[in-house]
Amino acid sequence: MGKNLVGNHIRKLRFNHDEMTQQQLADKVGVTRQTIVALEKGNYSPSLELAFRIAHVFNLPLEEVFFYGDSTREK
Amino acid sequence: MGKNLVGNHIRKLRFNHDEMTQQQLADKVGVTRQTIVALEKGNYSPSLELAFRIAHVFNLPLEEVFFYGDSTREK
DNA sequence: ACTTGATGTATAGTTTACTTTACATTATGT
DNA sequence: ACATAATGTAAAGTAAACTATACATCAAGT
Repeated sequence: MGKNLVGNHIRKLRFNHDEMTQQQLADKVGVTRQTIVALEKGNYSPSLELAFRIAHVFNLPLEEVFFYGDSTREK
Repeated sequence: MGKNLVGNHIRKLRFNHDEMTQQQLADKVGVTRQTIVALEKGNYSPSLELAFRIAHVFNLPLEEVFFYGDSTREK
């Protein structure tokens, strides 16, 4: 299984920014909705490239969207 | 081929920090030397998880080690 | 009651990150 | 001259990220 060590605030941010839907975010960053679902569930961490694109959509630095350390940690 | 859009300063940082070798960096972040080689050459971008670990070794925020945009861009 | 959009979940398949092995080159030291 | 460490390159294999498809549930609107 390999344990995912990177957490994120995607879901929260989607709601704060325009109530954006999973599909809309997926379209904006060029992936499928399934990928967004997987990320929100913490199934795996995105590629660095995708992480940059997601952060850009929310107008935030990458490290305010994604954080390293236990998935249960928050900032 | 799919073009890698993420660049990095790994090589430069290795020399600035302790003249660290590829193997030493690889060991510190838990990958093989081949992975470091590939990253320095820009063959592909690392996983977000690996990106975090590398930045941590250099005591830098992730975005000072990796940057989004054309590989030819610098900060 | 029906449709429509948003989300949840699952699974097989493709692509890309990463490993493993291997060998060649160059520089440094003895 | 020989050994050793660091780097370059290459290629086949594994693992993880991401796609595609499909179907089910729930809420909101008409």
